[in-house]
Amino acid sequence: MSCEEFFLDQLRARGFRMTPQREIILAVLHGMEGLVTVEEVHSRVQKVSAVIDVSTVYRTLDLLQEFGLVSCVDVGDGQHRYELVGLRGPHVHLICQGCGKVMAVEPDVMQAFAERLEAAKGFQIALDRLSLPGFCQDCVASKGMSKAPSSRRGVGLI
Amino acid sequence: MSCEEFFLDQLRARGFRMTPQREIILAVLHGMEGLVTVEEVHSRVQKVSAVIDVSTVYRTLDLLQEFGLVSCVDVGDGQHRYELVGLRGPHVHLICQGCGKVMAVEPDVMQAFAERLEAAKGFQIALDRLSLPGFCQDCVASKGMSKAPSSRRGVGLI
DNA sequence: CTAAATGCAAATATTTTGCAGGTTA
DNA sequence: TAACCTGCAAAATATTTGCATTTAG
Repeated sequence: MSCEEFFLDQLRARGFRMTPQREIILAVLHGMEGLVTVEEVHSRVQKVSAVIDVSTVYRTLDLLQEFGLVSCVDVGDGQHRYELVGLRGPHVHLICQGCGKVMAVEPDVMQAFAERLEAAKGFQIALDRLSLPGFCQDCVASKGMSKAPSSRRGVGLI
Repeated sequence: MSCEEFFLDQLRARGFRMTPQREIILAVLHGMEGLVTVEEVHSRVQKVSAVIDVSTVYRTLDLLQEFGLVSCVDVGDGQHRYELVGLRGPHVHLICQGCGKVMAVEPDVMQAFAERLEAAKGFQIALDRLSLPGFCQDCVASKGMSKAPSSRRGVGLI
């Protein structure tokens, strides 16, 4: 089943409706890579139809999130970022606090950690909505330090 | 060396100054547990001196963060939360998406994971500013599900 | 036909900033 | 005294909401 079909099914199942706006927004998401801001989505959507409002983009992203088709993360700069997870399944991201680079982590790297955490704390970490702050190889190298500095300004994210 | 002394030293070293506002804000932080919002800090500060402005609280928290005395995380509800890390060193938090509960994780639980991540990706995770979303034992139990639902509304945090 | 969705504008909420006046070293 | 800080108010940003109108089913 495609994302589009799934979306439609979910809508129907709950008495919601398919609209051109919703189709366009989902289609636009398909054409974007990685974590995107609402503004980025909106500006692409407007190339298709200039009258679609940001509030509609917000509302549709919320809906898609409820259906599990997109996930939302807060990188810590005050703007939420969305990603189509659709069929691909959950992503864990590494966010470099130095250069802003975003990298994906294969779920299996997370597996051992998730299990340890559950054993130690009974806590089920939400891997589908996880991003990890830190410093990429390049930024660590260019700082010369081997320990991540603790004084970097900016939110620490969750 | 106490937090206060360290703060003073750092200020002096950079040509900044100690002020009553800054002393009060640091003192207030000492009296608070866990992750606190700017508003919470401000309202406690105002019990000491009612004329201290929020903007001063913001500015002071920024400063303390630069000095490494507090860390800031974004729990995903649009409000930054600060914590005095002072002498205690960095904390990793587990944030329950079900009930909002916040738990601390001992750094050594993170160690193996941090090493694996560095080996696999060359990425140095910032353990001093990390919080992890998921579901606590109670919430997992009350949902009956063993798999975390992917459709919870709210930001996924970083 | 009817409930749901949209666009628009206004409202919220949080954080930041400019500036005149007060304060620290 | 000179640079720094503060309070105040206004600005900037991001997101949400109320409502009249349009639209999908």
